Amino acid sequence: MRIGELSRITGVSIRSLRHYEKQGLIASIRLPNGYRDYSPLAEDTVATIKLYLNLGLTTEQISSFLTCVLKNKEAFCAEIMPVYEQKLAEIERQLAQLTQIKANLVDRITSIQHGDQDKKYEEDQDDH
Amino acid sequence: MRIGELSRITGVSIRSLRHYEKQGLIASIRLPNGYRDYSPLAEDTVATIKLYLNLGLTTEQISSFLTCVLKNKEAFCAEIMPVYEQKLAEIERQLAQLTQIKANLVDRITSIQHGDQDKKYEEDQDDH
DNA sequence: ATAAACCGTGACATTAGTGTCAGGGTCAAC
DNA sequence: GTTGACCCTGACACTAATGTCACGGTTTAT
Repeated sequence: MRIGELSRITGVSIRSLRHYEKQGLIASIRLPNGYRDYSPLAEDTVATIKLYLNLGLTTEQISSFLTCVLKNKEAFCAEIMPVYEQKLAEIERQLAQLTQIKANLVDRITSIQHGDQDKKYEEDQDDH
Repeated sequence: MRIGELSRITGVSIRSLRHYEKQGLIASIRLPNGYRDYSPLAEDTVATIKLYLNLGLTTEQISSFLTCVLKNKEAFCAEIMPVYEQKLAEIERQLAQLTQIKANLVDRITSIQHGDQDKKYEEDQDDH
């Protein structure tokens, strides 16, 4: 199939499909006129890419294990665990930071609403 | 004082101080040789800017109320509440998304570690 | 008078996926 | 034989604060 059809089927923009190809995530052959031609398997590939992108992984990370997971279950792809754990650590770091900022924000909003008189606003610390 | 001293005192890079000025957050006069000259009050201004940047506000948002909060308590600056509330809403949206992604990640990691056989990985949804 | 430390502006890079435009081929249908 | 739908590549924009480099002027001390 050509790129337009793959785009319609997967809901991924043509622009993004070309990008995934440039990042080495998806393969296509070229028709004599230069158009990309995709195997039906490309639908699965794109769906899998979407899934991992939704986990917040980068195309570079995905490329490190995509070939494997397209052929096996994730559990058989040793490359994937380090990526998951790194991402999890990153998420937790971000969650902690956002939680801290949220607490500071709520504090300030509450103070304003309650007309607090002597609140000190010296140090909100969160590494930015 | 000149920019180097203000930078040392506040711990903010010279680059950033110039940036804040371009964004209209901090004022300076120019010495005859073209160097910026800062009032001692600039230290407070920069400290205040740092504080709001650490809350995740942009320089544009800060500029909407900085003049006011430098003269009054926050509670007297009507401009600040909409900014706080907008930021809080954004933080909560991000927290929800990160929490969802984290749950998906933990699920997958657990599945791999437990050697689950029939787990389905169809739809992780979180708007990216 | 020369080196060192300071200051100035302007511009590009960083993140990373996606939108969008320019400029141009290909092909089917009417 | 022309319209319209499809495809191609390449490039810039976007977010937004900060780092960094180029290139050049100023001041201070030796």
